[in-house]
Parts: sequence; structure tokens; C-alpha cells
Amino acid sequence: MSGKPVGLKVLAAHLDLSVGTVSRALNSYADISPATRERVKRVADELGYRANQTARSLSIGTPETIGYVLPRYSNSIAQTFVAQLLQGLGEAMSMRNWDVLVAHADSPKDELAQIDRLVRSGRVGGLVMSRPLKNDPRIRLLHGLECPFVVHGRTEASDDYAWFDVDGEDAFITSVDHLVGLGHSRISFVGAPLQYQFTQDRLNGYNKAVKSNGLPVDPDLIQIADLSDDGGEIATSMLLDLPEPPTAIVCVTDSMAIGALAAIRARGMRPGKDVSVIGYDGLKFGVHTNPPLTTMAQPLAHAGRRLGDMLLAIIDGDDPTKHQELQRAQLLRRETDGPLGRVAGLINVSKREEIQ
Amino acid sequence: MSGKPVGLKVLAAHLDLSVGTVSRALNSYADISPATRERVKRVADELGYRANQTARSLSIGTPETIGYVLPRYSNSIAQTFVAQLLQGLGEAMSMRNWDVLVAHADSPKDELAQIDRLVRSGRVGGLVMSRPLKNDPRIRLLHGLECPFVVHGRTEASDDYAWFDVDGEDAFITSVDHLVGLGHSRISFVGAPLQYQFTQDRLNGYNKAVKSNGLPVDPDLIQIADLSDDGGEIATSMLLDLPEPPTAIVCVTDSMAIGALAAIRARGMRPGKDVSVIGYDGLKFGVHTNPPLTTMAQPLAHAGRRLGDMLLAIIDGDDPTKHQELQRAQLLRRETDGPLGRVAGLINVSKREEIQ
DNA sequence: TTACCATCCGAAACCGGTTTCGGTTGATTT
DNA sequence: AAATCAACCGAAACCGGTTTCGGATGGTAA
Repeated sequence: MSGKPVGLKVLAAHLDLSVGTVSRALNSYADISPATRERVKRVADELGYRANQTARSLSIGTPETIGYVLPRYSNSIAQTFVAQLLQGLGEAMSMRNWDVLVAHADSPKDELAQIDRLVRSGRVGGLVMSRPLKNDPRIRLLHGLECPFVVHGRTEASDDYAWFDVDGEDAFITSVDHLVGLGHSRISFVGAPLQYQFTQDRLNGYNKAVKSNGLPVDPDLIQIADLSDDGGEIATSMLLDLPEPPTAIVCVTDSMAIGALAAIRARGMRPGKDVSVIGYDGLKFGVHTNPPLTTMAQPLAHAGRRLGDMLLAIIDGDDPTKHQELQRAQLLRRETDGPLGRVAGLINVSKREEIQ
Repeated sequence: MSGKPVGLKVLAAHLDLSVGTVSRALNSYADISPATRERVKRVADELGYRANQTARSLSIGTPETIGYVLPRYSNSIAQTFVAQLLQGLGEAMSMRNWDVLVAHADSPKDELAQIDRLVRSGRVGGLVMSRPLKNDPRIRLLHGLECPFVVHGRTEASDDYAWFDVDGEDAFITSVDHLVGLGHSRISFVGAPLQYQFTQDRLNGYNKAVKSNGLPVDPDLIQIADLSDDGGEIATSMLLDLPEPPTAIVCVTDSMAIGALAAIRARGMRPGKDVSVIGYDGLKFGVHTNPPLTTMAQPLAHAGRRLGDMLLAIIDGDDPTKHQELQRAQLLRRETDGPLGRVAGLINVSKREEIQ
């Protein structure tokens, strides 16, 4: 059916024009008469001509492609994250007929190598990365490479590059305030390692809200564990073993919150009744947890679109530091936030007996 | 720091050699003396030379890139699916320094346009696609384009192309047999529209097992709905409204099974106790559903790797029809499969009272 | 010594587009 | 009628690699 794809020269031959003229006609140059321009485009359509992207890229000096490096330590639960972000990124890119290349890395070191390869080989004209660490070597590398990039999230020092982030500090203030409004006073924080800047941001928000609400600051109420459902479960278990356990827990991500729910149920307690839990991410899957998870929602596809637009602008020459956007998360109430139980202690004891 | 990336000619100048010689040295041609070959490679490393991929692609005639079109109608819950597959694909590709391009489409028609663009512009040298329909226009298009491709799943007529699939028929026979072993006899099937071939396959398995176990065939026990959690919930609701409702349900995907769980709980019944449910996919988040979902598991990252290897082999000239692999799914027992409750009816009533 | 051959490298074509530059038309100005 | 100019198109360089082909060199066989 198709045989060989028609190239510019056979198209030019059909039209009895030179390849240069045909190329300029297709790209709507001003020095081509409207008549021939239309004729060229019509015949190009008829013959099913399509410019070879590789040749075009080589000629114009940009691959018209951006890269996305799959986030490190990506636990499988949180990966809906990736798909949604890619969706938004793809939308933004397709506006200008750019494409998205995804790179896979099997270690942090390999991740740097992949970035280096993608950029230095000219395979991508820009990069998007997720979940930066406080002091992220990837960002230092990208700076050295002088490659346009945008970050989904922020590092500790976030002055000199472009980023899009959700205001984790604000979100956790909202979370804690909400729980205080429900009567809670012993509120715990379950977080990932502090090398992730987002944990630090959210912890800051937690601390601020604790103070502004006049709650007692208790370091024991803060637990750090792996960024995964298992991590959340372990951290929560330790919290519940406290002499004076929390009555509410804010978790740094939905995946950790899901682990928290498991830990609570494992003790025969009811999330949202005996212990409240608020997650962070707004993953759709939270609708189906036991019980449905209250969370701080951030629209990921929108983040992808914004990141894509920002990156294109920077590639066009914009100053990266002009593109720093902070979005507010929304409290999405489902069923794991509830008023402070009057008899939480009693329930706790009875349930424990039941288990032993 | 980096300035302009060093190209082949500045490298050649440094070495006092011609670009052709340097290129052949780097690619280990036999007509280059071992001495200069080593020297070239050493200096190339020192100068941080990296071949421009675009130029290389144009020259050798392949982009060294494959494409993956994000599956249509992708509901956000099932998208962990995408990330895992991409992971596997990326691994397979990185073995040969190929890359993966993901394309996004916002309608079935646009999806065809994207495939057409990717292939005819030479942006990809091969394509992977998921979830084919019974008679899929994308496959017809790819055949016409004469572009190497592999399919994750099968169509109705799957003779003339390469695919990797999990044996859905076998899996559903396993599911139903397992439920029969638990004492169930009224077993329902909840599926997506039959235009998805995988629904047909799994329905075939269901039907076969129903007959082989001597169960009564009842068309009412088969419900088709949207491929989503909501679809699963609606279908299950209708089943539970039957005069003689099923005591067990097999669902065509985990996302639909999750909806089924919701429908069962909404009636105050307990999944795994009053009504058993078995899903399909083995997604990790099934651990955290209420209760944890029993399912037929298929290792998606492995599928991605196999698909990648197959595609590379076909690009190298292999006959696509030589690459057709069927994998068996494993029953992953969690907590939604249980023995037939002797007093299901009574439990049902009491729970309802409790709720009202 | 001459002929022959293997080894090694340079020169140049090539991949398929884009873009600059210059030249040829025909119409307009003086 | 000669000069000027705008409109339009062809020729060729170029992007940065890969690959083919032929030539120079030095060593070995006749």
C-alpha cells in the first residue's frame, strides 16, 4: 500500500519545482506566491507527504522533543502519578508538535547518566523532572549542561530554575487547622525522609499550624519512614504504640496514608472514627480505600500542562526564574477525617483486648 | 561550564585525524588500527564527546526510538498499568540504547493520526500498543504503514502480527474453578464492552468453566459495563438486584472489581464473606482495597520487557508471526474470595437493618 | 628489483530536510 | 527607453554524523 514514503525530492519532482521552493512553500514563507503555496500543499496532501522529523531536527537544530525521567524510587502504587503527569505534558507538547521521550533509570547514578546522554546527544531539547531532593544532583547536572528544564516540585534553594509546585506548607496548615476544628489536639505527622524537599515543606506547614493553634509540640508525634505504603504503616504503628497516641495523623502522600489506614485497622480501630487520617495527592484510588481517604488534592494533569508550557517558553528563550508557580491544594473530604471521639480511649482498650 | 558540545570535527581536529576515521574508530571498524582506535576513544572520553543522535539517526536510517501510544479511554485508576509497562519497555530498549517516545491522543481518531504522524515522519522505528479492540483500526493502519509493531493483547484475528498476551481464557477458567471449589454455583461475570477482545477471551473462559463444572448457564449472570470502577459498581448493583443474585463475581479487570466491592459494601454486604469477588491484573493497590482484592496477577513489567525484545527482533527483520507469546496468570489470593456463606441471606438482612 | 597484498587512513557522497543568497522575471518609476 | 524594484523561484550550503571507495604506505613473495 504505502511503499516508500514520499520525500521532499519526489514531491518536488511531481510539482516541477525545486526542493527548496517546496520546503518554503510548506513552511509558508513570504517569498512564495500564494498560488504555488496552495498547489504545493494540496499535492503534498494528495501524495501523503510528511517531512522526515529526523532530517528536520538536524536542520533546524532542535529535536522538538522533551524528556521525562521516571521518578526514582517510584513505588508502584504512586505511579498513577506518572501517567497523569505524562497526559498533561503530552497535551502541552502536542500543541506545538513536540513529543515526549521517557527515560528509565535503574539507580540514582544511572539516572544522572541518562540525563547526560539525553541532553548531550541532543536527543531532547528540554527536560522535566519530578520529586527533587533538597539538594538534587540532577539539577546541578542540568545547570552544568545548560539544558532548559523545569522541575515538578522544589529543592531547598529554588531561586535559579523553573518549577511548578503545590504549596505543601499551606496544604498542611489547612489539614491541621481542619483537624483542630474537629476537636483534635494530638496530631501526628507521617513523612518521607527529609532529603525530599516536599517532606520538609509539609513538615514546616505542620509545625506552623501546631504552633498557631497553640498545640503542644511533641517530637514523638513526628515519624519519618520510607516513601511507600509500607513506610506509612510502620510509622503509624509506632505512633499508635506511644503512651499517649495521636488521635489524628497527617501523611505526606496518599501512598503513606494508605499504609496508615492499614496500621490503624490492624489494631482494630476505625480510621476516621477512632483515628483521623488526611493524605496528600488526591489520587483517585483513595475513593476505594477502607474507608475512603480524605486528602489534599492537586490536579496532576494540570501540573503536566503547566510544566510543558513553561518548558516550551524557556526553550524559546524565557528566563527560567520567571517561571515559578505555586498552586494551592484543595481539601478533599472523604471519610477518614472525623470529630475527636469522646471515648477514643475506651474504644482503643476494648479493641485491644479483643485482639489479644 | 560546558559551552558548545564537542562535535565530531573538533574531536577529529584534536586528534589530527579525519572525521571519517574518527567515526569508524568509535564504531570499532576493522580497518582502524587498534592503536588509533584506543587513542580516539580515550580522547573522546576526555573531551566528553557524544555523537549527536539526530545526525546519527538520519545517517543510519533509523531513529533508534520506539513509540508507545497511551491506551485509549484510560481511566485514571488503571494507569499504574501504564507506568509499569513503560518501566519494562524502557529496560528492554536501554539494552540497545534505544528510547521510548510516548504519544498522547485525545480521541480514537486522533490516536490514528498520532500513529500516522509518528511512523510516517520517521520519528519512531516501531510501535507498541495496548488493549486492542476485536477489530482494531490501529492495527490495520500499522499494517498499511508497514511499520514494525507489537501488541499488548490480541485482536479477534491475531495471526498476522506480533503480540504478547496473558491467557485470559485460562485465567478465568482458573478463577471460576477456584470459586466452584469454594462451594459457589451462582457465579457472575462482570465485563467491559465486547469490542475489547480481552473481554471476549475472558468471557469465553468463564463460559467454558461454567459448563465444565456443570453449572446452570444463566445470561442474567453476565453484565457488561464501562471499563472503569464506576462501570464495575453499576454492573454489580444490577447483579445484586437479581431475584436470585450471584454469590460470587469474576471481574474482567481490577478496576471493575474495585467497583464491584463498592457496590457490595453499599448493600451492607461483606465482599469475600457474603459475595466473593475475583479481579484481574494483580495491581498493587489491590492490597489496600476493602477488603484486599483477590485477583489474577500478571507481571506487567515483564510484559513490557518481552514486548520490547520482540519489537527489536522484528525491527531487525524477524517475522512478526514468530513472536506470539501467551503467558499464564496466577491466582493471587487475598481476601475477597471465600467459601459460600451458609447463611448469606440472614447476614444480608441484619446488615441492612444496621445501616438504616 | 618488481609485483603483490594487507593495513590503515583521507576524501567525498549521503541521509532529508531548512535556509541563505543571488538571479530572473515583469511591472513601475523617471 | 533605461533604471528601479518587488515578487518569485533555483542553486547550493548546511546540520553532524555514517559509510563507501580509493590511495598511500610498508612488508612480503616471486
